[in-house]
Amino acid sequence: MCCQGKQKHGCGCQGPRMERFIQPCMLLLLHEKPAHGYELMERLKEFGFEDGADPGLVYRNLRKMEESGWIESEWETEGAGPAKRLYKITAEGIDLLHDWSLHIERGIERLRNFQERYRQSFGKDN
Amino acid sequence: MCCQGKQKHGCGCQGPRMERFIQPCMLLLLHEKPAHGYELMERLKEFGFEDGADPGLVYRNLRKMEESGWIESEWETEGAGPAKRLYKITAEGIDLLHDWSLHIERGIERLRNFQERYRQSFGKDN
DNA sequence: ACTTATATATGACGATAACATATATATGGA
DNA sequence: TCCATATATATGTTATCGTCATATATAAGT
Repeated sequence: MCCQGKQKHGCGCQGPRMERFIQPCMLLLLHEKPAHGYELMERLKEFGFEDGADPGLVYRNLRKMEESGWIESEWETEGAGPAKRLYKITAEGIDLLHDWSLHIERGIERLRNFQERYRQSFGKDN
Repeated sequence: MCCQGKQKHGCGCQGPRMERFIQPCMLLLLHEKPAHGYELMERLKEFGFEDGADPGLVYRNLRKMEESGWIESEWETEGAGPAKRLYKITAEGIDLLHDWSLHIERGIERLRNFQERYRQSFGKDN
């Protein structure tokens, strides 16, 4: 989880749900280097989207993130295959990525806390 | 995140979304000791649901989990205040809790992987 | 009497993941 | 040439879930 709903926390990543994990992953991939949607679908495997992320999810997120000003794109007609939209992360997108990282850090702490308590509850000292 | 959608993984925790984090938390709390909904709402704060979990979310989850056979309840009319439903975890619920713990462990790994890659992308060796 | 704490429950809304499908272009093989 | 496949983007539909609001009832305190 990123944030846990309700509480307001002025950061850009206004989503209370960890489902949105795909968003920071895409931002990070685009920070590493500009890419188009199809390429991102493949590279997302490296973040645990094992079968490759759903195209609908990827493309809808890309357009939403562009609307929000976190990424920007231009058509690339050169090269082989059909035209592709090349996306780049913006300065605002980088700010958002930093926010996400902080929330993910807290998410890790919450999950670790759960695991520790789980082990205690079952008498595992390991 | 627990699971990352699509891939089937025969475990009981059939939810692909980390939103459901409240579910393993409730199971763990009920494993520690039987409780009723209102009490769980309070104790969930210890898992990061800072303002106390939403009543609607808690009670709906309780009934759903009872339907699924992971917990069971009985009315408790004795004692002060309005009647309360006392919930206990079942053997199946404990199995599910173990499943959840495995998936949460993987979730931690994914998040840590993200953080490491994030730091690399921004040249932070820390 | 009025407020607050305790306790459970439901209705409505919005966001999102999941699944299915449509589209177009280029490449390689039969 | 025809067909399958890879590349690439896009949309529609459904189900789930978190959020917020609200309803109900009991008991204790003021």
